[in-house]
Amino acid sequence: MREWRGGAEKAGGGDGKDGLMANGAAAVRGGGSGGRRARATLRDVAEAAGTSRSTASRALGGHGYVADHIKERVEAAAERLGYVPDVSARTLKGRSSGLVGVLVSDLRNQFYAELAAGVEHALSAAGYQMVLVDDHADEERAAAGARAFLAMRADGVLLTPVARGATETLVGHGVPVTELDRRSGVRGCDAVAIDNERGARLAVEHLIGLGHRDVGIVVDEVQWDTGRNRLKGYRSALRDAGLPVPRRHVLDLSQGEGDQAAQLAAFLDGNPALTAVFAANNVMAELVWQELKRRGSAVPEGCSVVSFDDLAWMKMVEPGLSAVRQPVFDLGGRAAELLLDRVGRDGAGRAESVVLQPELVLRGSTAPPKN
Amino acid sequence: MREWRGGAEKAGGGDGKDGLMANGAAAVRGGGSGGRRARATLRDVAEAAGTSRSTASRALGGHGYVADHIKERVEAAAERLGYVPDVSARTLKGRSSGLVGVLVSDLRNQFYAELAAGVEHALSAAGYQMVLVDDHADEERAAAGARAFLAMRADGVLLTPVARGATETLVGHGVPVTELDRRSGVRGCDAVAIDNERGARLAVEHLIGLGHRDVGIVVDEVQWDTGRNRLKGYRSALRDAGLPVPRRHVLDLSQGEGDQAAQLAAFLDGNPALTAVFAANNVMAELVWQELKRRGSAVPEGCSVVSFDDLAWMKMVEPGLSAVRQPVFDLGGRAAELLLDRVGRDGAGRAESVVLQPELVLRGSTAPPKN
DNA sequence: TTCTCACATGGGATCGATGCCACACCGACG
DNA sequence: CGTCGGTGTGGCATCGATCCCATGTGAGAA
Repeated sequence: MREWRGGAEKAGGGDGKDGLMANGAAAVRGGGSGGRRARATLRDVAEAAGTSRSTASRALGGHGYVADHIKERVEAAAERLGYVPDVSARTLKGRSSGLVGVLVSDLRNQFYAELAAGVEHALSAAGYQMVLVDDHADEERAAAGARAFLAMRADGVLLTPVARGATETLVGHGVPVTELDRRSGVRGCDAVAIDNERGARLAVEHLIGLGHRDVGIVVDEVQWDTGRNRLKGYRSALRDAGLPVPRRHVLDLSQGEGDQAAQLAAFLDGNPALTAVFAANNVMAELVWQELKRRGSAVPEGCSVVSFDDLAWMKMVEPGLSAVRQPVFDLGGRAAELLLDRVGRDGAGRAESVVLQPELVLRGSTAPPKN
Repeated sequence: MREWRGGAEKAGGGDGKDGLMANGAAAVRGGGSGGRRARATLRDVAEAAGTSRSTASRALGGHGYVADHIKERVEAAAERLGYVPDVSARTLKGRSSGLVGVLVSDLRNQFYAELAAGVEHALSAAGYQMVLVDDHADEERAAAGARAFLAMRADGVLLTPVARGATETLVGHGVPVTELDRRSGVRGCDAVAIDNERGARLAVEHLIGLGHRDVGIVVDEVQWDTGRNRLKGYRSALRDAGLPVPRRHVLDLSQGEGDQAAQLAAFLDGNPALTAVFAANNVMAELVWQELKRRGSAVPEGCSVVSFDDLAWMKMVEPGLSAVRQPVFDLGGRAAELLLDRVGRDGAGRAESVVLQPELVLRGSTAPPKN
């Protein structure tokens, strides 16, 4: 549990002039509008309290011996001057910044937003601040983010890896890293992920159980283990049920730069036998949903649909979309805790891996095939 | 345009040992696993290059006179040692941290996530990092966040104000602040917001134009000017059309701590004459949508619905939900740019206000009343 | 009375980068 | 030959907080 020391600073609601302006000594005003003040330093506080910086530091920090009356004087002075300790100086000396870097692939995607929210929740509970960078799944941006985290002496970094580079840089410099959702394969970092293969199996086995024999999959992140493992789960579920796994039932949208909707339409046209589609993430689910709606296919009568990743809209639509729910917020929180554990141990200890289990949420979008 | 200097650090894909380990002098290893290295400092680089810290600084920083061959030697040494300049030290000396604090009310709400994404986009384009704090609309947390931003010498702060406290603290310490989406009323800070009143008018006038005379509103943020102004727009649209604005057509969910769905149900039961409902934000829209679905009301035949704030799910549902679209991502971006302008001018200049215009997106959830 | 020890306080070095200033070259010009 | 201006280079103070250590108190013990 970290602590940001500094005056308690009552949440002064009403009167405009609180303690901030009461001081005359260090107050400095710049040009006309937008008043600028020199920040009060520990030295100012010490002088105002009539003592030395060392003593003032001890008084505010609570270490070592300080006479009670002096302590009170110092605290009063700090409050009066609006003193806020300078993290840069503290970091420079003490080698801990209180910052944790977080690198995600697309903040506009609700999945990553929720992940970030979970991380932030855990970090702020422990007194850390989150520096959030969106790399837009771009390797170069991710590397730049990693360098920035290094430069700011981040105490640790959480990231959804795009490539090996960022993790390698950080681990190479001794910064504790926890990978989220995906794994780059770099050794020496913790990881928290979902059991993607099992989640996909759950979804596909459910479809098979309903009697589907021709199940398609729409996937787009096979460059990462998330997509790969979901594809794997899909395949093995079919195989274990003794069903064929024809290549043409797999639509991989990671490659083609063209219009995804058009590719999906062609895929559906080319596979008229499909009675169910498994969308391997929320973006694919949206795509599939829109396309089926566009062509007027009845769900689930004409085609059952299951999504991997359960977003808010999936319970709003009619019929509700069956989905593999991932504990996304928790995933972020667990990862942050894992990271902070390691930070607390000063980076020591074996790299840990946590795998969280997804859960199949059944709604109206899945039913036995018609024929 | 800020710049994070430091070795170019090629995206070394293959071989495990890149330049990082090549150096013998400063390399230090901790306990068994999880190798730890002392960070290379400018001093290390200077020594490795056989020159002084000053010269090394000039060579890397590109200021002042440095002989070409020395400059090359220093750059090579920096690269070899994996040197990354220490932001804390630089901040301490140069008084600019490269950090911008961002305070939002609920990262799990897509609105705020998108806002944060827009901010991040603009900030990272300008070479700044975003420190993101979620205050959960809690005044105390917001104040704590503001203090943390102060402590880390954030160059500026963007926030969706919960109360006056946070903005007051920051402005009082001379930190440039731009308020997002809402305004606390504190003087001395920029603001970027949506024209909420006009947005609400657009929605309600549309309903009136369709022939609705009994339009309800469900609102929950009247403690902030967003909710208040939407309510105002709703009222004035009705009034201008010569329609009555009975109190019982307004459901304010900001107060009651009880079950919102139950309150909404009671509201609808108590107002059987309502032919349309205006949901004043995306959370209310979800609530209304679910409740209407639960009670089997046909939309738009039984009841038209318009939302303020257009989320992804609103185009997925059937019928699509008509909504007042806010340029949320842009709002964040504009605010960040406004803030950085001020940061560049060292806080000088009059406080600016930007108001962005929303736009009504018509889908299937609105139609003339049946009677 | 002197010594010890718990308590209290201030001096000053330190963290790493920066940038001013003094100094040391060099060729050229008076 | 002395001086001047254009180039390079290194010494050193600085930013603010921290913390080790030296110094200084008073009370109680020997």
